[in-house]
Amino acid sequence: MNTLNITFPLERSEVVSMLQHFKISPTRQRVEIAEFLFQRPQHLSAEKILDGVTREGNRVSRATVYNTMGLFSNKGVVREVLIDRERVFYDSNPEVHQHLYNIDTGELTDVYDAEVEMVAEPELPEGLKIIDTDIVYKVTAR
Amino acid sequence: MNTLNITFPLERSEVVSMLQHFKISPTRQRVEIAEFLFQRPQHLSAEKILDGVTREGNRVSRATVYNTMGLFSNKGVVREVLIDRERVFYDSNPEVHQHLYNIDTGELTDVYDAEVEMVAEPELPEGLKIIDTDIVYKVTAR
DNA sequence: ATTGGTGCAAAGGATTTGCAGTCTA
DNA sequence: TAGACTGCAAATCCTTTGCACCAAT
Repeated sequence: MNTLNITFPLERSEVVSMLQHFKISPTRQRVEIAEFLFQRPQHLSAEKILDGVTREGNRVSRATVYNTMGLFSNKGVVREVLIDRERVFYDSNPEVHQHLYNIDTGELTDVYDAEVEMVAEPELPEGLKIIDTDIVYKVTAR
Repeated sequence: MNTLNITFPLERSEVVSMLQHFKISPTRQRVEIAEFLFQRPQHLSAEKILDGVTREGNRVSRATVYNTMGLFSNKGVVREVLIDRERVFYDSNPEVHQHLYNIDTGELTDVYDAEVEMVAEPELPEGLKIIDTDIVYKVTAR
């Protein structure tokens, strides 16, 4: 997947060039959303993104958040993470990493253990190629 | 996770003892749902399960399907797989395996490559233990 | 009687859609 | 002006919930 070299937080001008790099025209709303996302590596739901962007004093509609996040994940700006059946999370961390999902608390955290990257890739049917590998460890304290 | 020794399809009496093994009382609806699930290893949405069970001439309500699948996945009878943002899939294959998700077609298939099992487990914070590891390879033909 | 299980319909909540208005090249 | 984009509200769709009824212990 995309392996951008990001230093959080990303400032506006960096966000703009990042979007352009992904062939996304940097409209006001998209830039504001991306700026919010790339303040730090994080996992956010659409609703949280809407809240956050709004709280920063920017006006964006719910539909645009959904449109934009759909666009961003298609283009590879963020990764969709599906763990909670309730909603989709968008991951602004571009590094290769895995997730730890605490089933007791619902908390989602990143894992970077080098060993994990040793995962072998499966043999694929002709013509198919892997574009992303999701590894989620479900953990509990019980 | 559970590593039952299953030979598909499971017949009714086997389903009943399996449920008892998981400390689930084998009501008519639960047995019918489980019988349908364990005809073969498969990934099914709640709606498909309702359809299938109904088509076999058994009467089960939608609420009961949801209740039952929630119970089954809590007890470890089936695994929840979240890949498609549309809905939850329930996996009746108890063997250790991973998934291949074709983003072009939405098709979900199993992978058994032995190598994949070499995945190292990450270091965990004190007190937490891994209860399940999900690996999904997203593939495309494009 | 009490507890567990089921079914129905209504409610809930996340996401999508239709469409009119807006911006920009 | 065309095409891309946005916003609003209504619609959709999966899943959950409230509650009455039924079954089994």
